[in-house]
Amino acid sequence: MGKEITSRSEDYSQWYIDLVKKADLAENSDVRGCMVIKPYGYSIWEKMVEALDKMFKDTGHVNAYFPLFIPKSFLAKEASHVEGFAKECAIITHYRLKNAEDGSGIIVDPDAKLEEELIVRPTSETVIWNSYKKWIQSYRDLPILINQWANVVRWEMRTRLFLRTTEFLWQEGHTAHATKLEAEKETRLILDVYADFAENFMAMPVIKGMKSEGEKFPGAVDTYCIEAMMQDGKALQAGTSHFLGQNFAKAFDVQFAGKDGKLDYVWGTSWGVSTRLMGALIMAHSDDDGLVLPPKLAPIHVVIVPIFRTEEELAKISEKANQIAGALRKQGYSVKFDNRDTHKPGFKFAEYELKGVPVRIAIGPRDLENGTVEVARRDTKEKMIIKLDDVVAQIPALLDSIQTTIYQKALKFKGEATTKVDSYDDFKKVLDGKGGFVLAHWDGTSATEAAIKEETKATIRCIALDAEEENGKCIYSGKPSARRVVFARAY
RNA sequence: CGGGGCGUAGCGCAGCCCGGUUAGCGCACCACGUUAGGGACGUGGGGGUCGGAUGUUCGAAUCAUCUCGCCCCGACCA
Repeated sequence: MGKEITSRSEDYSQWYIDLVKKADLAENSDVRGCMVIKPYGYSIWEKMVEALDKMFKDTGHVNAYFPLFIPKSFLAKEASHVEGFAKECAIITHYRLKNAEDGSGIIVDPDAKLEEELIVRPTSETVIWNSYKKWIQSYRDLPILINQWANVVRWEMRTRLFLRTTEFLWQEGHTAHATKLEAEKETRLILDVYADFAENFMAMPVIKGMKSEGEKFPGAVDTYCIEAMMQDGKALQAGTSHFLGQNFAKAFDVQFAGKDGKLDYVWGTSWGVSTRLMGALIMAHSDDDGLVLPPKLAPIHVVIVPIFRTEEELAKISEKANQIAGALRKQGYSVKFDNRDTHKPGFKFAEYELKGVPVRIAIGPRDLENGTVEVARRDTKEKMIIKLDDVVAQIPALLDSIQTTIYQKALKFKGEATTKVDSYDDFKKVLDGKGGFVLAHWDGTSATEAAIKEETKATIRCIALDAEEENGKCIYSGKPSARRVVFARAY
C-alpha cells in the first residue's frame, strides 16, 4: 500500500506533510506556495468556523466584508505597519491582458497600467480603518465590533501546508472603542475566547501571554497571543489579539466627539486566527495511525462499518445500522454508514483511523447473533463489545470522554514539555534535547532577545499572563529580571 | 539572492556514470475469479511526446550546450 505514514520520530516535518496528504486534508497547489484544501480538510475547518463564529456573536460581534484590494497609499499610512508587511505583498499593477503582436501568446497590456497600484490584502486594518473614518463621528457610534471571514495573501519565502501558505483563510476582528480601557478589555476578551476555543474545542492547552517588543504585530501597542506546544517540542502561535492604541485612528484620522464635546482619537483592536489552526490540531494530537480529532471538531462523529459476505447479510446489518445512525442523528451527531462493497472492513478501519473519526461501530454476523456491536474509540484504540440496544445511549458519554481524554493527554504533554532553567548552558541543553517551552529569566531588552535568537534559534514566545513574580537573573546577560518568560523554537 | 538536489505513467521511483531491440518496477486504475471480524490474493489489461530546445552520433531517457519548472538548506516569516 502507499498509505503508511512515516513514523513520527524519524522526521516530524515529513511526517506532518505525509499525514496532511494521506488523510486527504490538503495538497500543494501548482500555484507557488498556495494550498488546495480538499473536502475532508475543509469540513474540519468549517467546524472550527462554526464554533468560533458563534463565540464571536455571543460576545457581541457581527460579521461584515471589506475589499480584497488595498490602495498602496492606505498601507503606507501607518509607518510600522507598512514596514512590517512591505516585504511580503502581492501587488496589482495592471488590469488587462492582450495578444502579443508577434503572436507569441498573451501578455500584460502595458497601456493598462494602474495609476495607483493595489495591494492584495495581507491583513485589513488599513482598508477597514478607512471605512471607520466615515462611520464614526460621535461616541454614540461606538463601539464597532466587526469580524470578517476572508482570505489574505502574504508572499512568504517559504511555505508549509496549513502552517504558512501564500494565501490563507482566516477571520480578522477589527473593533473601535471610545476608551482605552474598553479597547484593552476587548483585546483580552478575545484572547480568552481564543484560549477557550483552543482548549474546549481543539482539546489543545495553550499559554496565554503577551509578545515582546520584537515579536509584536506591526502597528500594535500590545500583542497578546496563545501559544501551543506541538508533539515535536516546537511551539506554534495559534492566535493573536492586538491592542492597537490610537495608532490606526491617528493614521486614518478617525476622531469622535465625546460626551463632553471634545474630539479624541478612537481606540482600536484587531485579532485573528487562521487555517494554521488546522496544522495545530494535526500536530497536537495525531499518532502514527493518523489524525486524532476531538469530537467537537470531527466532521464525522461515528462511522458504522458493516462486516458481510452476502447481500442478505448486508441487508440485515443495514437495518440495525440505520436504526443506530437514525437515533444518533436525531441527537445531532454526524454518522456515516459505510456500506461500500468495494472495500474490505480492514481497509475501512484503517482509513477512518487515518482520518481521525472518534468512534467506529462494527457490526457483523457474529454481532447479529449475539445482539451486540463492537465499538472502538480512536484516541486510545480501545475496543468494547456493547449490547445493540445500549449503544445509542452510550455514545454521547463516550464522545465526551474522548474529548476529555485527548485534552488531558495534550495537557500532560505540555506539562512535561515545559522546563524551568536558570543558566544559558541548561537553556541550550534543553532546546537541543527535548525542546518544548523553556521558562527562563530575561533582562527585557531586545538586544538580548535577538542575541539568543541568533545563537539558539529560540524566540520569546510570550510573557505569560499568569507568570509569577520571581526575582532572578537573565540567563544571557545576568541582569536582574522580575519574572520568567517563555522561550521555544517555533514554527 | 547564495549552497545543494530533482524533473521518466495519476503518485513514488529505478534505468543515465559506461548511448544500442518494444523504457521498467511498486502503489493506484480496469476486467474476471477466489476472498471478507484489521490495509486480500491470483490471472489478465490500459496508461509514457523520458520537462523543453538545440547539438554530437548510424542510433540519445542516457553525452554536450542552453532553457523552463520544482524541492530542500540559508536569508525572510505580524
